[in-house]
Amino acid sequence: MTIKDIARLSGYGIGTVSRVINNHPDVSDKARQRIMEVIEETNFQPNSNAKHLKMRAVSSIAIIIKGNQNILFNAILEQIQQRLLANDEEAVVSYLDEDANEVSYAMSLCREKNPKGIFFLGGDLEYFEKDFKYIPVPCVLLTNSGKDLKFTNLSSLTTDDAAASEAVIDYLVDQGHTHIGILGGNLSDTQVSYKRLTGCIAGFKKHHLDFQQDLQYEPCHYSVEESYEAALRLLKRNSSLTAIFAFGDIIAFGAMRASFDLGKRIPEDISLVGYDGIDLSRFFVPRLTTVRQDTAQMAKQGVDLMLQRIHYPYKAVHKVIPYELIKSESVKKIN
Amino acid sequence: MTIKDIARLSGYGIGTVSRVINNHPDVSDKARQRIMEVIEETNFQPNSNAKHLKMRAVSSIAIIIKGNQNILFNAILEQIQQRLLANDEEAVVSYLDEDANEVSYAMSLCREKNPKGIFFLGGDLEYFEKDFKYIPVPCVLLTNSGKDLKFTNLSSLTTDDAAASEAVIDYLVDQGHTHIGILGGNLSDTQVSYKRLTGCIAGFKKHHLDFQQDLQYEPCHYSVEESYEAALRLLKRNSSLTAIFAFGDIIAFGAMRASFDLGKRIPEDISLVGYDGIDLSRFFVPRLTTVRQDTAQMAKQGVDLMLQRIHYPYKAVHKVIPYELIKSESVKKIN
DNA sequence: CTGAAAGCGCTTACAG
DNA sequence: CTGAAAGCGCTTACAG
Repeated sequence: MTIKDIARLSGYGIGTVSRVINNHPDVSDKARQRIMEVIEETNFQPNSNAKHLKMRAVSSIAIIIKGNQNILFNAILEQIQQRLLANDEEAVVSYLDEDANEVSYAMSLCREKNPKGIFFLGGDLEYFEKDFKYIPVPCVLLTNSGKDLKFTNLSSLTTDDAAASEAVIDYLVDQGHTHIGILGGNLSDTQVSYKRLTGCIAGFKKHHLDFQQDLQYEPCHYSVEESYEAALRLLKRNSSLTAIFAFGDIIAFGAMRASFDLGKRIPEDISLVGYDGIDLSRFFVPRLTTVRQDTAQMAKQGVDLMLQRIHYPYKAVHKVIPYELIKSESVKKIN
Repeated sequence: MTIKDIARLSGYGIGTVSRVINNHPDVSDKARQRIMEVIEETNFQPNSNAKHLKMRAVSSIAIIIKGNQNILFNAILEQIQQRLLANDEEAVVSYLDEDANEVSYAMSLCREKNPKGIFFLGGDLEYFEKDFKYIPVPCVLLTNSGKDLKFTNLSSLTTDDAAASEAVIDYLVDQGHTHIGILGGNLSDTQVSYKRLTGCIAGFKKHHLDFQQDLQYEPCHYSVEESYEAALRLLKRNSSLTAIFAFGDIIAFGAMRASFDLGKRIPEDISLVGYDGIDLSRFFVPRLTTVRQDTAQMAKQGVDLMLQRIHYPYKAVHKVIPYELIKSESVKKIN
């Protein structure tokens, strides 16, 4: 069943059929009606390969996800995918290792699959700075800001990581904590974790608290396994800590288990704050105090942005999505 | 840059270039070498739309996932996607609601996108029985068995849900439990949860234990939110329970929180067993006793199967992947 | 072993 | 408003 059959069956030419399918205005109501009839009767679906061959574009939008255990990204992915589907766009997703170079992967994707646009769920600005210039399609970076890079085809939506982190420190200090450990991420200044760390350090400074990196900070990937080990190291190394701020709810989860194994209760002995606000965190025992990133907004605005950029490519938009500090059960006020 | 340019640059015709690209045997070594040179120099990538237009097929393999909070499926998805990538296959994923009809969705997918093959991560046999006959491409169903349906283009890989569940009951009884509650799934006999329930009932019978469905069973979706509420209902309704078997680790997680809120400790007051064996479950407090489904095997064998079926379609394979009962900290031996 | 040519199913100026 | 025709970039008989 092709457009030719529809033409024959409806008594019109293939050009008119094509125009009806693509909602062109220059078609008589009569022709449109008759052709639509035949299309519905026959359940005809145009061949997308032929269509895209002509239109010199492929149908899909690529989604590149960094990190595997990232429940936050899965939540965003799912919402993006549903919204894309509602707009009749096809999404092709790729999971990359947390340390992989997503931009060089995107380059090969562009050569081989020619996507209309690319979503990056997570991204290391180092790679963007170096190679993003080779990527010709509109891109939307989520959970990190590409603002300073000033590429005209790179938009971004992010939480204000520094401000949120500073707010966490404010809150912990307000609850009487002065010995606060930081868990997660790494010290590369092109990653979100660095912004979070910067926010923490600003918070410490504001409250005239020392920050001794070797005693108060332990990096790790976004995984329970690693965060568990990292939390063990941090807690063993520094027994004066009364609170830990983990740069991810999953990281906090590993820290919970580590505290437990060291005989420290949360929040009685150690107060704990996470980051992300995944659904699961409301069911932790104790329920996790955390920074909630608004995944619904990121997905919605991200898709809107992508759809606009596909049609009017060269205009980058950078937006900050408000966070919310969810004060729950895992922080204890101490004197 | 098209095949025409490569032909011009190399001094050969486009037919020969095409043959080289597709590894046809009837090309002289000289021509092959020269053409490969030019292809590498120019970094040429054939246009897949044009290719597939001719070959009357599209490139992608569809993956349909049922349920959103399903960490198990995400683990499988990620592994499938990586293996597909390694085989140069493109994957298009769709997330469906846990109650959605995945088969009618697959039908529309076939009409609109013409995928080479479809993976189903989770599936309700009711829908398969009714409509799968309309699906013309090779399919692989994961975590449920399509064996009894006898479709020649439907293969499946599954854990032996009934046997695993019976083993859980055996274990709990061995640990002294006689009042065991069941949490999760529903009573439709076309879903995996029914097989698990059947296994439990067989276990109860074997040990001469009563099973009072209204007192010992509470259905729920695969989500923390729902399992939390369901566990509250079950525990409030039946205070004699000493153990709960949850049909999913995430369901167990909700049950943990519910037990806590009712002042019941795990495992001191309530023993708990999960299902799936997601990575996270090893970090629960207490670590979860659970049935581990082998996601690596499912992904590996699933992709192998798919790749074979794409080339030799009409031969269905149904396999049972061995499970493992992981005995951990969430079950207590009582007298 | 190789090239010229037909044709896959569409879209879109162009002419009317 | 409509149709005939060119052309998108490939693959593959066909003829040599």
